[in-house]
Amino acid sequence: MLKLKPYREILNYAVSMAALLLLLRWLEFRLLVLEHRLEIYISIIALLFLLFGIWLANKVTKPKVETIVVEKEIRVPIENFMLNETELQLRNISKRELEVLTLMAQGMSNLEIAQQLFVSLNTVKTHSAKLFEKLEVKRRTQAIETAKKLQLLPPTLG
Amino acid sequence: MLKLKPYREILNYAVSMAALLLLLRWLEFRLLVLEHRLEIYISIIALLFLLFGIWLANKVTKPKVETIVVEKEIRVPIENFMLNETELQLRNISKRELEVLTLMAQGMSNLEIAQQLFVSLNTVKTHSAKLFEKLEVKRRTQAIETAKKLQLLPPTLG
DNA sequence: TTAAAAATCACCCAAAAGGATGAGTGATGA
DNA sequence: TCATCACTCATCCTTTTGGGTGATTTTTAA
Repeated sequence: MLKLKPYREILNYAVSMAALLLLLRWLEFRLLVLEHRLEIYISIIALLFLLFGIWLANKVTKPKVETIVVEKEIRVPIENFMLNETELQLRNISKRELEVLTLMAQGMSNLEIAQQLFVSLNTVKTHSAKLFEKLEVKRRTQAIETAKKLQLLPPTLG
Repeated sequence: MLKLKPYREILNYAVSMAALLLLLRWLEFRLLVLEHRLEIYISIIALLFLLFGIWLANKVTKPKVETIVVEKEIRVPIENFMLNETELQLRNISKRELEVLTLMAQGMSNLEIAQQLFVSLNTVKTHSAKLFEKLEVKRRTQAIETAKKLQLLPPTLG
């Protein structure tokens, strides 16, 4: 079976065109026989093709899209955030753990973090568990708080 | 002085139309005099009006409007935190909910919050659930993040 | 080369968080 | 007085988090 879909539109146009031409023939016959003025005949043709053109253009042209960009202002405190490397080393926090911490601070779930880092959920759990030890906290919300105080994370991650 | 702008487009169309008709007249004259076949004349008319229709349609169709909201960060000097009351009212966040949010941001568990506020765990859960709706988030960590961005909480709670 | 640290993943279990829904009470305002 | 809203609490159920333990593979540094 041939795939007809791509050709359907084209077929549509062809058929429409053919119908129009037939109509014109008929009009020609009728009008000329009845000895109407040529101008009327031509005007009708013009009008029909004008309409056909409009219709065709509407069918074929991609819809114009006008994009309006609305800027929404969000206030962020000025800070040149300097990561506190000393504290990092002191607490023996690894790069990977810091990554996990950062994503955590952005409100991501462990599963989301796992997907983002292309590792398993279990791995993320392990990292977070170690983080909690090293930061001496019990929950991720505390971890984020503490990390910000220790300048391991920027105050408000934008 | 009359304001012409609104009429310019219409004028344009009118002039184009007139030009087309003149062209047709001329063609009529030329072709008939030179005894060409009527069909050619008509075809040309049809084609011209077809094109005109297409052009017209393209000119006239209103573009579809698409709105994109872009978050624009505005860096402000480190602030003496001012609670954003407007946002509070906009989102319909109650005093109690804000209290819960604040304690959440300090890393407290729902149970701890409940004890602090002398209410039941279930109550805290209800508050937090409503908060998540109003802040359009899924998790408490996101709630805290968002609240800080919206200035419902101080950047880093000391 | 070898030992230590980092990163990966698994399994089990328990606690916490979250979703959905219903419902009672008191304060407020039309 | 009646409706509305904030606050309170409950139940049931699911998902997420967190704790503990162990194990394999890479990387790093001695």
